[in-house]
Amino acid sequence: MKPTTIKEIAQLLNISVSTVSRALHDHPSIGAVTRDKVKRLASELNYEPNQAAVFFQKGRTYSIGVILPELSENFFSKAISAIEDTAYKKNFSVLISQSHDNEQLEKQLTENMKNHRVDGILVSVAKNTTSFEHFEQLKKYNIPVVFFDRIPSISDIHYVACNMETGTIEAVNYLLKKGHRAIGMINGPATLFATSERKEGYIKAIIKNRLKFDPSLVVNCDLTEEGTVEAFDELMANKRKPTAIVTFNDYVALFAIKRARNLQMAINKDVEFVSYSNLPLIDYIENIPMASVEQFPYLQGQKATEILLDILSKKDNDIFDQNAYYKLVVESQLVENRKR
Amino acid sequence: MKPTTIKEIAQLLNISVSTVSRALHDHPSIGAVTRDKVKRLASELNYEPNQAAVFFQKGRTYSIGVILPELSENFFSKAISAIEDTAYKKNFSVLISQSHDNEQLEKQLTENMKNHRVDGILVSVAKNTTSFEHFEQLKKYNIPVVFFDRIPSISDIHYVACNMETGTIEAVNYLLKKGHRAIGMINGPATLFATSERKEGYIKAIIKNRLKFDPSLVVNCDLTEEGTVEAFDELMANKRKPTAIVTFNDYVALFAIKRARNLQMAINKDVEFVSYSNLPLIDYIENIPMASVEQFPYLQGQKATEILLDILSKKDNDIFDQNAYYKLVVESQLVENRKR
DNA sequence: TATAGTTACGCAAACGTTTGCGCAATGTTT
DNA sequence: AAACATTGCGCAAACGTTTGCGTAACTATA
Repeated sequence: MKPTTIKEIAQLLNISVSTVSRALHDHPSIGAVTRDKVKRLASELNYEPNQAAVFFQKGRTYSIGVILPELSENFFSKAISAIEDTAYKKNFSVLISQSHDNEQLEKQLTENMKNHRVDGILVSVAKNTTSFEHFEQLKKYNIPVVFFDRIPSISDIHYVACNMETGTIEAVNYLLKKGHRAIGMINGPATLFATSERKEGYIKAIIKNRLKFDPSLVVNCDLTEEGTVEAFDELMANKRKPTAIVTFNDYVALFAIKRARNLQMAINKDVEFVSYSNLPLIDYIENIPMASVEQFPYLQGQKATEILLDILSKKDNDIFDQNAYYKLVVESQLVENRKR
Repeated sequence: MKPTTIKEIAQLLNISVSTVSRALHDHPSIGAVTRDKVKRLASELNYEPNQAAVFFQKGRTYSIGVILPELSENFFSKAISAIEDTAYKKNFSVLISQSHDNEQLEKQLTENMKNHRVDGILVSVAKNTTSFEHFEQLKKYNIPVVFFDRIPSISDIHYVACNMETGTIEAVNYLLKKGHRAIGMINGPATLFATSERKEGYIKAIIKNRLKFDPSLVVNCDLTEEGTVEAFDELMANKRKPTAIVTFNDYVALFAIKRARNLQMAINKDVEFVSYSNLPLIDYIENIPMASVEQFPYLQGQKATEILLDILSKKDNDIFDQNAYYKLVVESQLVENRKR
């Protein structure tokens, strides 16, 4: 069964295609009677516009591209979930592709998005991407890019990011309030921006509470189980043995907890944990960090999409300032796990 | 910067657009010299075909739709990952949408996919979808559908599914081999097909080993933590107290394990667990099921996509048999968790 | 009543690409 | 040398929709 076209409607009503088109779009120059006649017949015939034709005609695809590292990571699949939902409401479709944290592939995907003529792109950059020309090049083609979560360190970009400091300060304060004085931190690799951000938040919180910052209480790790065990042991061997630890993410926390239990330490008694990510798995496990810093992936995805769609609609109406940049920061927030 | 068109190339070379088009497609009726001239200039100008125009012209979108319950569930995000990768290789794009396990929404999404003129659809049906007309209706529009993982109970469909029986039999055998004789099962809700499939596998394994099936050792649960605790307690109160338990999925397993530990039982000593899903979280936890039945979401996604693309290409060449249906069954497989 | 303004519609071009058909130029067979 | 086959390319239509412009019929103004 072939889908109905505007042309067929026009023939059946003995009017022109342009009239039908305008009638369906409530164009003022079409009389009420014809408009209703058209609309009635259209719905009778289950008319649905041929999107391909519309896109082609308008020179736009009403689709946005998404490039992110790994779809099956919980953070990103939640973000995608938001992106899909938000775009869907505005009748945009979404093209997703994964860079698998590979800079080369990321470049290819960007090229591919351009060739698919997406109207705009949402990006969370690969872990080890160092050059960003492939994104800047999109400006020439007038394709706006909004970055989220993983932001490149260049200026003049739109982005939605999560401020880790807030959550970190809350986390440290939370532990201080519980009476801990020696608070350790198992941080991520020094290369990541997120690592330094967390450290700064940690220091700020310590200093604000008129305590003095002890650098030996902050150790890096490579996020593997072995690395975490090493880091944990190092902290425990410190002259000021920490009674609480802030870990880079929930995975690291779970590794550390496992290690602590193996060393016969009582979780949340001998040593207390607070971490980041707020993974759903927390629900299913017994020994979990007491609290976790939530980064709101759904919200970030939603906001980034809204911003992109906003840019696109303004571009349509020529009211878009080329040199204005959206910079939205979502505050991270400490969530107590036991409450759930 | 406007993208180059075929027309511009034609003008620059003083030849017709049709020649350019044919040259780029290696059409035999174009001479080698012109062909090369065209191709050289095209790559110099970074020519990329306007997909929207091509799609429109060909009356196809080279895109496939995916409708599944929840993107952020690990199983599905892995499947999507495969779908994206597979489709990408054949230059198809993918439209994803989530039914959130809502039948009504699922119908809308199906309608939407049809309107977007996707070439074909991949579906994993919502948990409580009972009527399947919205899918069957697609036949009229000549849009092929391939189901995966969650298959509707109707005939004449293409599908890729995972055979739970194999894995279940393996799981029970695994426990029998370890010496267990009273093996319990915490199954899912009776309404799910997966539930009865698991039960059948369980019974088969028991009977094949010349033991007799004890119905009181198989209890259903609603997959919540409370439901799991109830089910677990019921099993433990049985006259034949099981020394091993097969659980509906990893979540249920973890709930049960938590309960067992609260009852001061030693995991994998007093009671041993085997489950389904093989969630990645298994890596991070201490007390985990000894083994898990893997359902290969990536493989299922990949195969389903390959089948759909195959149908589409055959349809193109008119060699597609309307009444032939692809039915691919992926065998589930027991994976020992400690080995990882 | 003549003029201007408004209302309601049609004509046709345009978007970029593919493809059936036509046709000239060349090569091949009698 | 005539008839035919092959090679290489151009013309133009088609896909479905939107939209600038033109215009006929009608309405209101002077």
